[in-house]
Amino acid sequence: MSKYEPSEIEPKWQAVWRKNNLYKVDLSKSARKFYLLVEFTYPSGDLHMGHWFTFAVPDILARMKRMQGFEVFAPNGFDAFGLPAENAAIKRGIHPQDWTLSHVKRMKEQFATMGASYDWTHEVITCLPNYYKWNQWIFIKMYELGLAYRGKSLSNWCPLDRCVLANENVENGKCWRCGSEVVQKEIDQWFLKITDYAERLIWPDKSEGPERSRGKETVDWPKSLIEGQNNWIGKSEGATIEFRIKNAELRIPVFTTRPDTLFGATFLVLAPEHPLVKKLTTKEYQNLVKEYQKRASQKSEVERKVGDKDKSGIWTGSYAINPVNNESIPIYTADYVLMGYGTGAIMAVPAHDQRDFEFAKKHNLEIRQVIRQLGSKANGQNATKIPTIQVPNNLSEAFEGPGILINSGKYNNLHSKEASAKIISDLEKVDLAVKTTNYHIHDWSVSRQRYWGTPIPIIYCRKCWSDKGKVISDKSIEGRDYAIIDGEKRAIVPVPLDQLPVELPYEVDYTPKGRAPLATAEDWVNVKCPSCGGEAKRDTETMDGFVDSSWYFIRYLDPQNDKKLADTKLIYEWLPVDIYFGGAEHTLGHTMYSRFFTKFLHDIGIVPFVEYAQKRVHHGVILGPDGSRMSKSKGNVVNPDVEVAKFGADAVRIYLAFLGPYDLVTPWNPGGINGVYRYLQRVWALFQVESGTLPAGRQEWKVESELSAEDLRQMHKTIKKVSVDVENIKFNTAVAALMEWLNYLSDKSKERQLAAEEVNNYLRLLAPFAPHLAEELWDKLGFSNGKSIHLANWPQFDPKLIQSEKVLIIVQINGKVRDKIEVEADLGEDELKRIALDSEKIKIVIGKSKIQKSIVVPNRLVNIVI
RNA sequence: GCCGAGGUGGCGGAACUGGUAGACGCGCACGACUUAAAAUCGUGUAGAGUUAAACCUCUGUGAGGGUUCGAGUCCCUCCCCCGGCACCA
Repeated sequence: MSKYEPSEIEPKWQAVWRKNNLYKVDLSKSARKFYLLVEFTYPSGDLHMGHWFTFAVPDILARMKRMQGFEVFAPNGFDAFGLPAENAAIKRGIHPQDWTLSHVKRMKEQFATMGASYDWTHEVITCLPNYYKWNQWIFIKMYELGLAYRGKSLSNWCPLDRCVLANENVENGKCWRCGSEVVQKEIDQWFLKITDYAERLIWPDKSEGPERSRGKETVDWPKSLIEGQNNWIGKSEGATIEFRIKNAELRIPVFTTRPDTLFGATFLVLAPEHPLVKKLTTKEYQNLVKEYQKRASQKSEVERKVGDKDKSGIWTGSYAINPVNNESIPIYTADYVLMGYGTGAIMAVPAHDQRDFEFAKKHNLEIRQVIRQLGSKANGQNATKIPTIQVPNNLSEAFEGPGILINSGKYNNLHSKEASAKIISDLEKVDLAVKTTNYHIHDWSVSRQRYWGTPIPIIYCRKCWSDKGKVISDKSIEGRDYAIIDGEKRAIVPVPLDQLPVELPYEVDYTPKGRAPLATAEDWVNVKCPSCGGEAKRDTETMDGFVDSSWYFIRYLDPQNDKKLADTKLIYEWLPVDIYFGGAEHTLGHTMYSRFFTKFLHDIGIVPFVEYAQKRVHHGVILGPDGSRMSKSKGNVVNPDVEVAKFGADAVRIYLAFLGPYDLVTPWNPGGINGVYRYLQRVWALFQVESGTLPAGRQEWKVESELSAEDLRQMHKTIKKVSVDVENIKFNTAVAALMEWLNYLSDKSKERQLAAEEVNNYLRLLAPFAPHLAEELWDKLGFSNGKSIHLANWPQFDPKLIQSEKVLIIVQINGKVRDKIEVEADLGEDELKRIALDSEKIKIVIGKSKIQKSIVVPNRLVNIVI
């Protein structure tokens, strides 16, 4: 009997599979298509355990589906643009492109050792012009529809990387890449108008029915993601109400979700950055206000968000007029009001908003109750006799719920909801309010002051502006028609689609010098304007890498297409993706952006669906043995290559599948893989012994013993369990079922020879999990006839054989188990009850007690109540 | 604070629509093999108690209540961990 040597059999079969092009997909066969997508990877250099977990485990599903007769499309590629390449290049003087492509090559070699069945013939590498050309194409399409625009905004600026960061890339006020403190800086940059899609990106309530991805099918995405995205979009409905200023023409719009509390608005608060603050501040307060603004601006993101919530603020010296009662109320500026949300100004209702309450307490402002809590007994009797004014400061906190209006003039006694509607409509008549919906989500800033990304396909032309600009300047909009570059207005001219791609020049100075690296490539920057032929300059920034990953799943279908994103027929037949594996960390980033792109591509007629993945599955995280995240600095990195060398790829794959639920975050347990390795050795040993009994050259097993009902039951039960569990991404219990059956077969093999049917089915069930071992035994034991096990049919189970002739009935007295009796299956209730009462143990427990009641669950239990 | 997911042996985790809690694996203990160890194989392994041994008794799924013949599972209150968001008007 030979020993199980994964290091011999694994490379051997990997070579055979590669040579036979075993996993080649035929996209013309879409009738039973199965598109399995795994988030593509950044070419960081070395395949680590996380990559194995991410790719090797879903491969189990890919392989099962293939054996089940699906045409499985499981492409792979590289998300190849990004900061690390550039940072490494700056540090070590290697060109980002060379760095990236050499990593791609190396990682593909490592991928090969995984024994995974990903298809590389449709590989996408985002840093190649034939890919990013289409980023540029989409960008221009968005520009044409007003969805890409140049805007100014306070942006997260990483001083070390000299780069703008998206909110999603700021972690606790620090840059996600380098960890340095992020500061706020006003920057001109390109935005994609994801806010136009905010409403459509909201996941509907289940009760309303999810947005359809195709026909009648509904999508199956994790609840945590759905809730997370909805919160991030942060829709809130209310009104914008305008407060006039005493003795001035100015109006201050404020956003509120509670127009019903308007009579309780005793002051206004403007964000320190609010442009009206300057105009509103009276002379005597100017110095104080300026000083406050300065202090507020110096607060870092962390301080302002996490730190003190002490409700600092200062009076501007001005008053506004409350539109419902014409009262004069003071105008403050305070940093608890954010410029980035709503109008940057609020009406403060301290009795009914906790923040306003705290501010009012601190600055000694009036707190006026205008909402009475429903069902509040204290006031219940006085429902008709409403106190005209509440004594200030008799409240310990704000009451934020809805209720019945008091102290609100003609709106008294109305419920919050009707009062809100009425107040808005009354104010709308005098042009002081308008119904408004606000969203927390902001437009997506996509400009990056970096080299290693997709060039923004825009040209700025001075001549076009001076020729045409003056004529249309009244209607021209900054950011859409022109941009101010180096203090000078220039027309924005998109690169014509037929001139794409705008290729990234190879020779640039990408070391940080305070301006975008592409600006140093002067031959590239200076171009003839495609519109007027005059001297013009290219945009020197590049796109956020999340643009690349927002539609790559489409490109996989047709990565070489030079005319379109992908062939239309393929898009219609193969998308949406059937299952998409990826990390929960992409809840607010990548998956949101790609949903946005999908809806946009739908709107311009490229794709027929509005959700790109039928099902989304989150993977977990493998921590180091010490329970913390694997990192080189902690020295707790488990290197998959080392584990593969010791135990083989099959053992690593199964261990990763077996650890627990797939979304589990759990440490690597060095003992655990040993157990799995032991299991594979037992498989090997058991089936090897059996093969020894085969006459040489025999292609079939001789069944020495008839399989008993129990033998068949074990077999069919396992087939069912593995099939169902893999389908439902419960790999851990599928592995457990395989182990159980092995234990059973192992016991049986002491009494009789295993049947060919058993071994054959076992190997086919094992094949997705341990593809090399299964292939080796399949071949060695003569099942193959030269055909790979991975092309064999998936075993079928017979539900009738799973049912046992005998069942174990639990007999309980008052809900406690008192006996277990094996009986024929499917006995009637009376019969079961009779058998239960016949039991000696039961008789003893019942004794002389009277039976009150008995519950019989067929094939399960009898519960006797005494 | 808000949103989401959880809390089950020494550990990772099982448990269908409420119906034998602890599958499977790790670890540990004992035994076999061995000069010995490793490897491998076998047996046991929630806790406590009675016992020659238990297939005996009791207690047990974060805490406390509740619904039910019966609750890890459903409901209420609370505590704790993890992930995300956070002065969003």
